[in-house]
Amino acid sequence: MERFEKKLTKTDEGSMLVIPARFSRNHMRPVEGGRSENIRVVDVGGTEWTFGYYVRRHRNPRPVLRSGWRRFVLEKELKVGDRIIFERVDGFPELYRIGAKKRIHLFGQVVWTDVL
DNA sequence: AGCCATGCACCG
DNA sequence: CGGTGCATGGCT
Repeated sequence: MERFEKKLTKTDEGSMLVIPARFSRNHMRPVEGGRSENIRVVDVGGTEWTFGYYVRRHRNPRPVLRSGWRRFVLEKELKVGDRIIFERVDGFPELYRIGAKKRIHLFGQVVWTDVL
């Protein structure tokens, strides 16, 4: 799994992007629990973003993207049910690419459109 | 209000 | 039982 895709939940839209545990284990540098580390993410339009990669501690350890994530969501106008694709850029330890797709209704059909 | 850190609960 | 969605409480 070099990339993951997920439908945004309410948590993802409102506060933080929960990263699939397997992806973080396999493709992201381990971060000390409770510490936040910035990672660089480039979107499809070439814009570079910096997100705080944070690993929760204690009973529910889990990797999330937090600082900066909300701004991304607002800027792209992402909603629950939209999808994002997140993948690592080969050869760059802390560089990732992100793409978003929005659910829109067009002539009664559900259509997925890329967000730039 | 928004960010931060984590507790809780549910589901496969 | 691990993974993850959601809630909450403190702080600014």
